[in-house]
Amino acid sequence: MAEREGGSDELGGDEPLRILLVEDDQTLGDAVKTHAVRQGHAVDWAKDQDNAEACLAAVQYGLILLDLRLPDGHGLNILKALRARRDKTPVIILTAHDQVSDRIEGLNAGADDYLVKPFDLGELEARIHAVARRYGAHQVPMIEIGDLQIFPSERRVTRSNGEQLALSAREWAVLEMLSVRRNAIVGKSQIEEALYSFGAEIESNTVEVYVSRLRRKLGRATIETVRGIGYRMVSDER
Amino acid sequence: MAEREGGSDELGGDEPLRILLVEDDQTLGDAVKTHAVRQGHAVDWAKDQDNAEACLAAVQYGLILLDLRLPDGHGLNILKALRARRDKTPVIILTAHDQVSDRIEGLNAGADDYLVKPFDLGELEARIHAVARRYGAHQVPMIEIGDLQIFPSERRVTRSNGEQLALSAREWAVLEMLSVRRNAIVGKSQIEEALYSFGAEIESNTVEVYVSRLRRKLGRATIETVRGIGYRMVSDER
DNA sequence: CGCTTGCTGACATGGACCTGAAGGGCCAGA
DNA sequence: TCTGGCCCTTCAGGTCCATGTCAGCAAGCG
Repeated sequence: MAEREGGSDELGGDEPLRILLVEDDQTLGDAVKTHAVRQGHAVDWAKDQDNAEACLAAVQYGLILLDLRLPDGHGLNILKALRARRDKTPVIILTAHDQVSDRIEGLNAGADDYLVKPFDLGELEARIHAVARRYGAHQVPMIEIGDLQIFPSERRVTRSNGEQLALSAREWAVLEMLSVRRNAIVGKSQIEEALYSFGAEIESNTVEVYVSRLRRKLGRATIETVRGIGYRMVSDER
Repeated sequence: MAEREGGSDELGGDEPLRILLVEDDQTLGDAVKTHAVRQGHAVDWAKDQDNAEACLAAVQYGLILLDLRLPDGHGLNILKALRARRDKTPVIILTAHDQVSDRIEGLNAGADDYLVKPFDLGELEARIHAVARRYGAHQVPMIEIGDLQIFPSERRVTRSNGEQLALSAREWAVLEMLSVRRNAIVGKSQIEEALYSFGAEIESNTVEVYVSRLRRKLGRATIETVRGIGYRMVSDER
């Protein structure tokens, strides 16, 4: 069976989105998986067709990320088999930019969307949310913290008075991280890894800088420092 | 049964239009289906008469696109059978330019409209909207964003003061894409692919150019840039 | 009081994005 | 057929902004 990680019931009790990632490329798979896990999704990673089908037989997924070029066969088979048994689990196809026919075949075989490699992880997240929302499942509608309303699926924050806050990519990443795991202490290193997906080690106080910038925009009181460990956001209604 | 794809309830909760495409030509079918799916319709594709009738028996469609020349019989049979059982589902016939008699027979048998191959996908979309509107079903009446009223089915935008905005084809394509998925972030690549139906990869900043022009016509604030990902339109009333 | 840890303003840099302008294609009308 | 106008696409220059880094200061903690 494939690698399993993430999700569980840590996220304030919300059901996580179960994702099956079918991808043979180690690097890309790593990046996608770690990113998705950080977003609070539960990810199984299958590196070939056999594995993928074993997973599908065992678990009911909320979303499938499907690379079409696999070592032991074409990913289309998986998709077709799925649809043949009237399984409507949303599927997002991952293809290289020159595999146009793959894309078309994929959509026609019942895929819901596709992404062209190399893709931005932010865009992946947007598509995941779009598809998940379309199926009405697993959306986290809103997180309310203090006078902030945070919409993870829309990458949006508003204040109670309706004011929209403009956040940069990194700022949003930090805020999302903290708000999804609200009431829990989030380690500095965890945040750092969320910012610099995999590898790219950084050696300065970037996290502190972004927390600072966030506090300026959100209001000082929203992010609490836990000395020596990290940060946390507390929502009063628990 | 036929291939099924697309639609669901993605368009802000509006029911999608269920289309049955009856067409044996692979290429044409691909083009029509992918285009329609992109417009948010739900498409079943039957490649022969048997298949088509199986679909019709199982599902209540909002529209049927019917090629008359099929491998296992004449599409007219399908249409006649349909009307014989007083099914009023709108039907658009697809014929080659030299099949004049087909067209006449088709209309006499109760078709609502016809298209001559090869046809422009934009024209197809227009006819689909026209027929759908005529039947009062499935039209997205209006999308209101800021002081704009957008009528997707009529390819029309007005400002609150009644002023009518003139948009070019590409400008409209971008606006439609963004307004139909309002409040969601739409990737640049997604918009690009909506402009250049599949494949025709473009390597310049066309999308940016059209966004720029749109902003000039619509007002700066209407389209928001999400750096590194794409664009979005936000409608305040949610 | 001294040490560690965290905060924040400033700044250089690169990249993402915007937009005006130019050239070409297509179509309608002369 | 020619012409003008509209639209599309590309390109280049410019602007704006996100980012990472650092240094100096503040705050906790022994």
